[in-house]
Amino acid sequence: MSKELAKTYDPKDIEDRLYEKWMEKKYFHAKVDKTKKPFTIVIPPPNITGQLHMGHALDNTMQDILIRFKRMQGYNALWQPGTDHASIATEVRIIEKLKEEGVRKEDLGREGFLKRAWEWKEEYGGRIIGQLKKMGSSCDWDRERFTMDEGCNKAVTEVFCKMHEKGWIYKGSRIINWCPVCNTSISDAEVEYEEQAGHFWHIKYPLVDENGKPSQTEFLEFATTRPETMLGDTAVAVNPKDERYTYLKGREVWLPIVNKAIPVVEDEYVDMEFGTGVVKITPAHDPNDFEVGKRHNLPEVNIMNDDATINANGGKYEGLDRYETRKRIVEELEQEGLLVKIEDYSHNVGTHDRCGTTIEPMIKKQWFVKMEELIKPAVEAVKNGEIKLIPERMDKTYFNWTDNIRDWCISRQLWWGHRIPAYYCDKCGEIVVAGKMPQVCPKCGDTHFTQDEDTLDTWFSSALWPFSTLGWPEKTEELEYFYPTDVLVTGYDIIFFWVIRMIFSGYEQMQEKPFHTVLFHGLVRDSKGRKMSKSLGNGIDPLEIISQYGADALRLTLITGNAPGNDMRFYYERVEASRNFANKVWNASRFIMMNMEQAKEKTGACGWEASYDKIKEALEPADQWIISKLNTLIMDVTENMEHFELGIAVQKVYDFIWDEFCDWYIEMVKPRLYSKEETDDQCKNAALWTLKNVLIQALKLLHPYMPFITEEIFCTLQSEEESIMVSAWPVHREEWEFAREEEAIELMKEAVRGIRNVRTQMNVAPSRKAAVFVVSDKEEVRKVFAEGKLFFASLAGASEVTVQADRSGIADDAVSVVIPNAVLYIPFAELVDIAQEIERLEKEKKRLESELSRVNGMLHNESFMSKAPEAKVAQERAKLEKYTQMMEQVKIRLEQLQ
RNA sequence: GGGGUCUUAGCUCAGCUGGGAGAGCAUCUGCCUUACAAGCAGAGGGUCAUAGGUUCGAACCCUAUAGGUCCCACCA
Repeated sequence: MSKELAKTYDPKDIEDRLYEKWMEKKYFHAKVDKTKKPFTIVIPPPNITGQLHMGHALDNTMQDILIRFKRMQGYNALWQPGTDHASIATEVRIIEKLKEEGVRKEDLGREGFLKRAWEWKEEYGGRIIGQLKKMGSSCDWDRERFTMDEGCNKAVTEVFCKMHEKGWIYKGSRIINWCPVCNTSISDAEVEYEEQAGHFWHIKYPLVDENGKPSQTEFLEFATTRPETMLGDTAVAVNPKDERYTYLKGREVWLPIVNKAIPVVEDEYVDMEFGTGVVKITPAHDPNDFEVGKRHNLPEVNIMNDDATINANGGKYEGLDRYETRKRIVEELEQEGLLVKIEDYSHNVGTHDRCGTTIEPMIKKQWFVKMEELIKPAVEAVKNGEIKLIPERMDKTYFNWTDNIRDWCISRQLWWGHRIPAYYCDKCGEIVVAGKMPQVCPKCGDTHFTQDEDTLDTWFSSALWPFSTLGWPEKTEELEYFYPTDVLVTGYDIIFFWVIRMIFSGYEQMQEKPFHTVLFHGLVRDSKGRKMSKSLGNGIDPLEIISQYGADALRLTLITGNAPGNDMRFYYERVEASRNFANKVWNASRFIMMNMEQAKEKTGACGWEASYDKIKEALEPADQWIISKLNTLIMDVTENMEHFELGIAVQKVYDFIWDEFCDWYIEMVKPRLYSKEETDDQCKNAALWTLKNVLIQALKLLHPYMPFITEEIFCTLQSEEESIMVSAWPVHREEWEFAREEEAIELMKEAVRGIRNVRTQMNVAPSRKAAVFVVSDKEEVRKVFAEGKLFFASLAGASEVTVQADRSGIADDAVSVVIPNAVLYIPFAELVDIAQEIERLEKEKKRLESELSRVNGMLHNESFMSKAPEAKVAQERAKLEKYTQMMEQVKIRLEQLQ
């Protein structure tokens, strides 16, 4: 061995060094190779404004595990990385920064602003990539993409033009969500409803009398949460079935302040049960009213400017802010005696998810994507299982959205993003949608055009990510080879924003799904279960955790103790536990290498470096036992991982390494390793062979989860190997199934546990060894103990182990432990408290009695016997035999003592 | 209003197709046993929210109830 492991495990010493090595060796790079099967994941592109947070850490750990697993399985594994321009988030941040310099974006102009934005991208876009590398992410960095790079731009333009031609992208005047602070429209998905304490203003409008004047006696009362919108009222509505208001048919009400008559309309939309059953209708500032307005051909009076101040339609309120207007209007109504009462009222207010501003519904001309047809294949794909969502329950969330889908507003009044490829003829206003500025207007022949000022929703480009990153719209070999990708890993919170849109885009543009599986994870919360957020200041920086405990520990923490799609809480204690496991693996490895070194020094040979065929004759039952256990583990873990049960898989590896391998197997072989007898060399070699090879296989199973520590140990253990990450994934081998040896060792473990238990109960100091007699009338059992005498003595703290067929020569007052088919006796020199001993045996008798009654109950139940599967019945029969036999022994022993 | 999800040991959570309740942390007892005190050995601790039902058999499937939580809708 050329190297050895550092005495103490310190992730800082190894992680950066190994990552550099992997980069240098180009292990992450996937080349098109038709002889190999591809396995592809596209990264959910982090925002260029972003800093790595726990959500990224979890998301990327899961992806890296899958990629590393598949790579080791021999797939051509591509993890396609990149970043997102995040139009609105980035633009907001840049504006903030400009503000500090006292500059407004308008001062810079579009070009100047974009220059700044690109500078920002250069400066911060790389930061998150560096942070992902700290996590150990094995992305193919040679293929890094950006949603606004040349290729993605091309893809966006292509899709826009194609869909426009198809009539699926259109420009229309609709009511949209307007953010007065960001000064842009936003999609429905970006609106976040927030419960706010507000008021319910009960107001009455006079009815219009026969003379066309406001009545002094007849009023119509209703309530509103937004009195200022009355400036844009163009009707009041009642339910046609509402008998209270049938007399209103054909009449008008007088709109105060504005002072004009508006009609009373009848519409099913009005809920008779709610309030007075009368609703004021403001088509230009409420989505429902907008619909009502359309049905009744009502005028749409827009009363607001883009910054949410009142415009000229608001008369004397022009120029005032919406909330100031609200206050004054209420005052004015009160003065006129039209305010009935004010109630406290808690209601949901739509806010912009980026800035928290209350959104204002407004009628604007915007670009939309028609969803009706587009969504169909996306619904079908999940319905028929072509795309699988994990966990399955996400299907319902998915369909909930697709069933109620509305057209997607894609234009944004922002500068940072893909500018809409629509051009307006300067002369006649004709719209031409094209890949580049048209030369001649098809309508009037003019040659001057102006491009649409708006940009596209940032998700428009992310929707194309699975194929735009592979070169689409060009027909690249990458696209042909890697598309469709395999798995998408993401949080359930962006299922509407992103997942669905990728799916319908894939079917529409590629006529093929973008991936076959979507693996969802939940949110990482703080230890109190709260969302980590900047405003709460409860965020935990993954990089800090990495520097304190190592990336491997962080990765393990994030992946365990949590079911797919569920949120998890983050505890330092859990990272500590993960780090402790890493330390355990480290030390066990050190132990093994140390013993290899010592054996080599002694004999000058490396007998354990033999092939399995050469060494297998020398293997002892303990060796076969651990090999057999490993063999099962390989099968289970592989299966779990194939089914995306990542947490369950690694838990099994953890238990195997710690409980089986370290706590039992290593302890079992210590006496062999420490033996001074020359003749034992072959036996020692068998132990070393097993230690080394089981460790290597276990490290491989662990590698996707803890890439750094496994690489460091793997390469130290066998310097001739280049890297664990390109080594072959372990496979289950039939010749490694040792059922009989497994059973034998399990019996001995039971014996050891029994003895340890008794010793503790009797307060026997660990340093005090005692003779142990194993009595069994079964030759097979005697053989097992005779062969394993050496390690059995060591584990059970025995000075000497005697195996015999009967209990002759054993003191009557020896302490006894009953195990299946054998009784263990420990004759201590001093007198044992017989009463206490009887009590212990009585307790054991009771336990066995209850076990027996349970088993007998089942076996005597006719329905069970006739309906339960045979294997289950056989299992219970075996138990019956075992417990009956043990019970006999306990009874005999009790008789002897009494 | 519609839907999801959760309720399992003191805490945080696992428990994959129904077949004898698990982990980590915490607690208690004993150990510096030459890989590891970031450790070893042992122990205590659970009517699996409640009430019904299906089943030979339910933490797991069904129904109802209570409480928590999230998403969607947005009744002015």
